Amino acid sequence: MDLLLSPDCLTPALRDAVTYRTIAAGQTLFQAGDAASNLFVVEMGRIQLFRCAGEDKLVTLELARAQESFAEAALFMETYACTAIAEVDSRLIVYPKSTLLAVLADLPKLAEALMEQMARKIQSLEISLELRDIRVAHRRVLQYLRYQAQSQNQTVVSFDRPLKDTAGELGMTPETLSRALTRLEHEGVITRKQRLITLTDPSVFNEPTLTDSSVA
Amino acid sequence: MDLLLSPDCLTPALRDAVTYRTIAAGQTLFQAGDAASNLFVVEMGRIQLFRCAGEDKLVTLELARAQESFAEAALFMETYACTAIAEVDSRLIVYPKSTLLAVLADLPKLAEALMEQMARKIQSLEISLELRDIRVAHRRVLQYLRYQAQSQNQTVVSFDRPLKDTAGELGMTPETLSRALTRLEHEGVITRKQRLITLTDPSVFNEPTLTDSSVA
DNA sequence: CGCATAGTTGACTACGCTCAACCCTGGTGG
DNA sequence: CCACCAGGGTTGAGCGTAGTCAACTATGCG
Repeated sequence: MDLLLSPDCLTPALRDAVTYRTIAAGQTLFQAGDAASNLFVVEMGRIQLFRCAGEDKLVTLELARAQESFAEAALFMETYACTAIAEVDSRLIVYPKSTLLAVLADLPKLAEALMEQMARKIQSLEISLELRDIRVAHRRVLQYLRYQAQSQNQTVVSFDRPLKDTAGELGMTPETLSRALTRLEHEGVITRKQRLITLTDPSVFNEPTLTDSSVA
Repeated sequence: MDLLLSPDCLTPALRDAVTYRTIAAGQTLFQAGDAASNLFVVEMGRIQLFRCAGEDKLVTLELARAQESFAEAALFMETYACTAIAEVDSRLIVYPKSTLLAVLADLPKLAEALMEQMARKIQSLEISLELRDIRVAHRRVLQYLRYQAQSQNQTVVSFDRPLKDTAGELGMTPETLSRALTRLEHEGVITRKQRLITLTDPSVFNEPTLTDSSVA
């Protein structure tokens, strides 16, 4: 299904051009303003993409996890618009932009895979955007948990990194996230064991997921 | 440059499949949950894509203007995830999803055009996301104005629709936007004549546009 | 000329941020 | 084995800013 993950199966031209690289936690892959020369796929690990808004404020734009691509926009831009650092030790597949663009013409399957990735990213950015518009913290967190649960078809969500980081992704401070979680617990819609959260609300999968609640 | 706008130049298969449609201001094109059957390009007009978060709260996810595509994510999904309504009378090019996917394989140029559109969208969603993280209203508005000015290489920004709508796009209420604008005017960084705003700040094009401010 | 809508301004409220203290966990070394 | 330490996590108090509601003004159109 995902050709981007196994470029060896493709044409020799691409196989020769693709490289691999490992990157240690905390290391910077590229910075905003750097010449955009590659598109990346995460083989394993986690890459955080962010911008600097004001002095010391970081805005997380994306979080690329295993098997996800990032920096697609770089394909059509001169420079990267955001900075990428590894949250944990990671291994990446590196597609040189020029080669990739050239090769895409001959590989509809690869083009489709790439487009699907981009579509997914659009989808996920839109969800982030939607979440930001929920101002009341515990509501936002709840909606976030619902999306997470939904995408895994489970009622239990497990954070694989410090709450601190998740808070950033949600656009709130760790303190606020903490309070939101305890509040949700008090209200009885979730139960918690450290970073393991269970949604007890029965209407997890259908209620306010935005589909058609407002039409009625 | 943009093949998506002139499908007639393409293969007969596509030419036959593509249709056109006009839609009046305020009309709904599709709703969240509807079967995703088409991808659209705006020939003229303006389409607003949004979700409903909570009872009566609309979150604008995208605003597709002339020559922009939307609902790309629908190519890889069963149903639309958001609702689309026309802000003004509009004319659309309608690409049936199935045909498009089939044809893309034979038309690298078209695929590339589509990918570029998607890359742009990702870019613009990331900017929206960044803006949302600027909590202080007048700062957010200023940054927004800078992006607008930048993308048109001008120091003057003109709103082509009610402030009310722009406020929604920025994730704030009309009252707050109004106050933010008057404040910016008082601070002397902009001047205003109704919906025509001029940035007087000389450092419009380089200062905090996020490129490399943090490296130094 | 008046009506509807957009925009402005004010007073009040509510929620999240900040800062600070405290707790709890895991890892390290004596 | 325990003391210690560092980091994440929690809780509290006070502040600031955007939302809300409401009244008023300006604008554009019949």
